[in-house]
Amino acid sequence: MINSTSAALLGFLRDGPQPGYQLHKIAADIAPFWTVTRSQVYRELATLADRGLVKREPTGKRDAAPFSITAKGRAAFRAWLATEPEAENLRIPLLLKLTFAEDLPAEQLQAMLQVHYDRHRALLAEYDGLAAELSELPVLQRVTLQYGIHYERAVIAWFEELPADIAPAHS
Amino acid sequence: MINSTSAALLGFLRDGPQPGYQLHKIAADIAPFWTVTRSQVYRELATLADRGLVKREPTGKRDAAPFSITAKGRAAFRAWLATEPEAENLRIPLLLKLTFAEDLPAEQLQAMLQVHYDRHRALLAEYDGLAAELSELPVLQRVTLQYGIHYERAVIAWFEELPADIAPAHS
DNA sequence: TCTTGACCGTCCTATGTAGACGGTCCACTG
DNA sequence: CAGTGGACCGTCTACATAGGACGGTCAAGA
Repeated sequence: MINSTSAALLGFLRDGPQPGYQLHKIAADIAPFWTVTRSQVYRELATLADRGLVKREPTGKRDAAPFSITAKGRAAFRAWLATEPEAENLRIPLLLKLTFAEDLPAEQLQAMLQVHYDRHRALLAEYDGLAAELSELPVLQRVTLQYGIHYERAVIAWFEELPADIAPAHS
Repeated sequence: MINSTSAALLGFLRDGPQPGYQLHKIAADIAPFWTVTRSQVYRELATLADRGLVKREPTGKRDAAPFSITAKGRAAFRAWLATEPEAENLRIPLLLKLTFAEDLPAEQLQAMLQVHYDRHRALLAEYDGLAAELSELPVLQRVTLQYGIHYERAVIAWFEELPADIAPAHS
């Protein structure tokens, strides 16, 4: 079974051949909940090529080496699609630091929290904007966006419920 | 600067020497938002020992090789505590699959969603239980628990707002 | 013409994930 | 009392993810 990152690449390649550089850009754009680095894209592509799931096309513009999905690749993608998705994995440095923050002056802690609070508010505004702007979005992309909106709202509410001595200033 | 995982280990060691095995257990217990594997614990401990931030104690019970934090280690921990925490990183396989799920029969998709919906409801119940049971929790541990509760509530609300043809059954 | 920035690929190191493997020791059970 | 299951303890390997340095191409605009 292929991993999720490979699957995502195959998914994008169904719409036509792409070089690694573009695949990375596409992934970075559409999936904040599944980050992929550039180096990883190339490594996965090499593995996929070895396994015959993608095929390297003749070099295109500049150094671009587009890859196309093969029939075997499509089958592997469909197989992946049918498997049970794993549980999500959250890594939240802020909460780890908070766990140990009893030694930190309240002022300093509050300043840290403020940064994150502001960032989450900006993100929510961005997602809300996207939702309004792209009201015609395909249903499945709409729901992933909604996930982001729900998440940001929840985090913001959490910030606003923090004890007064460390709560960030909210307008 | 040490990484977050090392910092967490140092944080635990402030309460007294522990072997790697115990450190891993402690970390697994208290930090669902910062997962650490056993192999990683030992790797980090080796690095920390090389850098003089922890010190290997004489072997204790069984094969236990406890580590204690050094003065240098305490300083490194305090330095870490004062640095700005990074943004969180979410990896959500379910959303990735959803992004590509237009080919998946609605029935199959709904079954997948059901599994996760049920898991999140169970998690929320568990967190709520903890919050009720440990009402005397130190404030900083209380707020991290609250984060979990807010997150689970948000995800559950998201599930319940999904389009009718794929929404999981909610009691 | 020159420079900036998008485009393209490679490489390296550190960190995170997952599980197999080998072994010790205690408590319970038959 | 012997046997066994399960907690305890460390090691190891393989693969996945994160982040950025490096070297180079090419087109658009100053």
